[in-house]
Amino acid sequence: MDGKPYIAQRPKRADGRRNYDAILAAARKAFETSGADASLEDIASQAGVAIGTLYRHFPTRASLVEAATRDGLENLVAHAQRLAAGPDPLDALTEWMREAVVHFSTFRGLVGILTRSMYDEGTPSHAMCAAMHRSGADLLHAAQAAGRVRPDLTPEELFDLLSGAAWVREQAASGRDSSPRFLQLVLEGITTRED
Amino acid sequence: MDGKPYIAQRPKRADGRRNYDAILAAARKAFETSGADASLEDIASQAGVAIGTLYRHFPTRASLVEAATRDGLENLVAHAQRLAAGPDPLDALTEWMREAVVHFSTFRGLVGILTRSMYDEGTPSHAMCAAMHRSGADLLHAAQAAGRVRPDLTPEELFDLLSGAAWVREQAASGRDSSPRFLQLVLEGITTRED
DNA sequence: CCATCAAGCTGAGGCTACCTCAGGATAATT
DNA sequence: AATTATCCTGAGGTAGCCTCAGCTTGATGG
Repeated sequence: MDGKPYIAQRPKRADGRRNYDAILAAARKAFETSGADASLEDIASQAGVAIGTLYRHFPTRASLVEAATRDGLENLVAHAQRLAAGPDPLDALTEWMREAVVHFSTFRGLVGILTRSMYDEGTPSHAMCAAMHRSGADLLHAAQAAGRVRPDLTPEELFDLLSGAAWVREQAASGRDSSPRFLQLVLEGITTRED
Repeated sequence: MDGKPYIAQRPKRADGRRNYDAILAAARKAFETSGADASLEDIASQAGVAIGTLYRHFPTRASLVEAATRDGLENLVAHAQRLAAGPDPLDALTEWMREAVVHFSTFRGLVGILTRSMYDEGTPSHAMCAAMHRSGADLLHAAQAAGRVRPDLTPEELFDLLSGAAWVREQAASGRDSSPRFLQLVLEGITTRED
C-alpha cells in the first residue's frame, strides 16, 4: 500500500550536488540551534537556494533530518562493531550507550524522530535505526552472555532506557547535562550485582 | 524584569464561565488526540467560540495547557500527602511515581512542558510543578531515611528518571505502554539491595 | 424596571511557515 | 551545436498564530 520512504540521494549534476551540500550544511546548523522543527524556508535561504530547490532534494522534513544525521549514526553502528571485538562486554555496552545518547540528542526533537523510526518502516530513518537496533542488541546479548547484565532485559527495553537518557539530555539544552548521571543510574540498575 | 506568568482564572460573568469551561473541555480533548500543539483555532471552533474569545481567557498556549492540567496535578500533590502518611515509605514513593508518570504523559508534549516549567519561573505551570517537586522530594527523603533508596539520589535526578518514563509512555501513544517496565527497571536500580 | 458600564465576544486581517507547480535555465551527453 | 534530462525559481494557495477595533451583554445600583 504505502511505497517505500524517500531517501535523499546526492545528485549527479554538479550544480545539484553543490546545492544539496549547502542545504545539508544549513540544515545541520539550523537543527542544532532551533531543533528539528526549524524553518525550512530559513534553511533554504541560508543555503542561498530557493525553497523549491530544498523540496526537490528533500521532499519531506523527515528526509532532510535523515540525511543530516546519516553520517553520525553510521559511525555509531561502525563503532559498535569495533567495540564488540573488545575484551569486556559490559564496558563495550556502556561505552556504546554513552555514545548513542550523544548522537540521539544531537538536536532538540531528534530522539522522538529516531524512536518513532525504530519501529515504523514508513520512515526515512528506519533503515539506519534498525541497523542501530541490531548493533545495540548484539552488545546487550554479549554482556548478558557474560553474566554482566540482568538476563531478562530485552533490547527494546534497553532502547527505552537509552532514549530516556537522550531525551533528558535534549531538554537540558542550555543547562548542564544530566544525562551522564541518568545513564549511570540506569546502568548500575541493570547490571548484575556481585559485590 | 519579566512580570509574573499569566494564570487563567474562571471568569465571574455567566457567559464568560460558560465559554471558559467549553474551551477547556475542547482543549483537553484536542490535546489528547493531537498533542500539546493542537490547533487553537480548532479548539475555539470546537468549543463554539470565536478565536478572540479563546485568547481572551488564555492569552498563551502555555496558560491553556496549565489550566487543562491543573486539576490532575493538584490531585497528584494531594495524593502524595496521603501516601506520605502510610506505613511503607518505599511503597509510597513507587506508587506515587507510577501515578506521576501517568499524569505527566496525559498527552504528547506535556512532559517537556512540565519539566521545563519545573525550573523556569516564568511559566504558568511553574507553581504547580514546584509543588510537585516538593511532594516528590518529601517522599524520596522519607524512603532514603528508611534506608530503602540509595542515599546519593537527589530529587532532581528522581524527576529526570520519572520524566524519562513519562516521555517513553508519551511516545508509545498507539502501541502498548512500556513505561511500567521502564519504571520497574529504574526503581529496582535505585533501591538498596539487601537480599 | 431601567440605565450604566465593565466584562466579554466577534472575526477580519496581518504575519509566518508549509508545500506545489508551471515555466525557465543549464549541465551532461552525443 | 543540438538535445534533453536534470535542476532551479518564486509566486501563490493553505493553514495556523495572534491582535485589535468595534459591538454585545450580564451584573449592579437606583
